[in-house]
Amino acid sequence: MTTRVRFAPSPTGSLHLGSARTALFNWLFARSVGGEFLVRIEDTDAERSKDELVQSVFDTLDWLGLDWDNRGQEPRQSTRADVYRQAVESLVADGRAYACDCLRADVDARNEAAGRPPGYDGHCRERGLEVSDTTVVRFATPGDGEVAFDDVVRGRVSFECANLEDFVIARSDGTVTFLLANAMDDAAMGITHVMRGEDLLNTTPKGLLLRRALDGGGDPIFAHLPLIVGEGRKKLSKRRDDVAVENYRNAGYLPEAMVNYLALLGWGPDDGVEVRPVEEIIGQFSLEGINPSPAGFDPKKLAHVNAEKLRALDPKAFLAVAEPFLADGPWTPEDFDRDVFLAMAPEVQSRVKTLAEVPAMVDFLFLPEPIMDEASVAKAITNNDAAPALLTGAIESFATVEWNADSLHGATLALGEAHGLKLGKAQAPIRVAVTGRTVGPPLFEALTLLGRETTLDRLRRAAPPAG
RNA sequence: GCCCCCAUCGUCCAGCGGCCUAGGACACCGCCCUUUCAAGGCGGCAACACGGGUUCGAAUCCCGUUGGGGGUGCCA
Repeated sequence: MTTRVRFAPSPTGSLHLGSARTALFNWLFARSVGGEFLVRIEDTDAERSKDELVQSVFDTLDWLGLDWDNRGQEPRQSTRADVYRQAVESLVADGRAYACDCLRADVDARNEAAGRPPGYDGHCRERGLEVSDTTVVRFATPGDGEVAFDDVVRGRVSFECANLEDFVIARSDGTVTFLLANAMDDAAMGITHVMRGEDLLNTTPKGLLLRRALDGGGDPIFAHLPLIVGEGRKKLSKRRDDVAVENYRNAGYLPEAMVNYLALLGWGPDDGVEVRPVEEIIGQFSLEGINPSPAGFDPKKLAHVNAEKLRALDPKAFLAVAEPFLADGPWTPEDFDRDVFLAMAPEVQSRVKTLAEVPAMVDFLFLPEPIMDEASVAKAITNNDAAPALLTGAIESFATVEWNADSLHGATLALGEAHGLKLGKAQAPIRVAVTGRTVGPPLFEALTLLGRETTLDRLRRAAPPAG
């Protein structure tokens, strides 16, 4: 039997970190054992499901590079209403499910009056109501015994049936709930391993009961992944945390960095090498290696992984991934010079953690005039007594020096010595005059690319008026 | 409340009875390198929640306590 796993998102929002991690682990597992990775759309909740979000989820999976084996034929639960309805009918006919017209408030009131804990009380179980548009259908759970399963991540997990309430499988509008559709489809698709978030652990016994009642074949193997938690060790939430994967894409994170970092949440390679190509991660991945405890999302480490991936790119590849961000640069598009950027690329790569930081690192190369940072100007020029002499000295020296990094380096060094300053101090006003900031890529290399005329021009503009 | 899960540095991961004086990574702090800033190199800080067992031996196994989290919808 071929190993077959699935990622089953509900299109109620753009793909978020937790779902992406679930998709990734399913994908890693499938690829590591030569199995199939399928996608299924769980849109049984018509109220909240949005069609365009299906596409957005696909786009994000594509961006992450998680290719699925049923592309273009992803089952949608909204198209299988008839199949589900038949199942519900047969369950009712067999006496394993029944109609219920209780209102939430009534159930609560009864429980309170009887001093019972919350949860459905089985009130309609023996009433023999007809299923109609004013009733839901509930599954009649066994009164005793237990439902247990072996979870690859957690070991044996068991639930007492007595604690399982008669849960809703069909709504009053006739549509079915996740529990039923999910159990039926996993069986129908021949899913061998169900990997999902731990937040679904409690629904597993219900799904299992349903599967068994509908004769859905044997139980699949379960693996409940640890939750990804944010600030305060709570499950990642839209309110508190930045959870949309596309936000990270827009912020300049590489898909391979996201994949690599996410793989490290709840799992780690045996050899301890954390940042590595995804092919190697596939080679190392194993279900048994998954850690059961919740994993905290650490934006700093993600940034570090991203920085490492960025640095590993060759200049051309770096230009390619930076292109969308460069398009938003403050310069006129025609003034952008690919060759200049390529020459500067390695220096930029070791200085940024995200692609969003790239434009500000190179803008002075493509702008007619640098954007002068106030604080930088104040520190290195206005409030620097040595600045006037250094700038005028540089104008003089740079006018005739041979135009390459080594010579510029030497000229600036000599200029500094003449004023009793080390190179670090000597280059500061020059850097600000030319680039607009006190920090940036190596100065002399940048000057080489900028050219003598532009450099002198900027120095003159920053230097005090002659005389 | 009830049900379920979890428990090693601040965080992630390693450890699956002796190799642990508990290892690696991120973050943080020093030092070195250095044209700024990075990158890089070197070093430092820092954890087995607690209490009982089991065992010659426990971070590793069992029980309990405590703590944390998840679920408890006509959401998934």
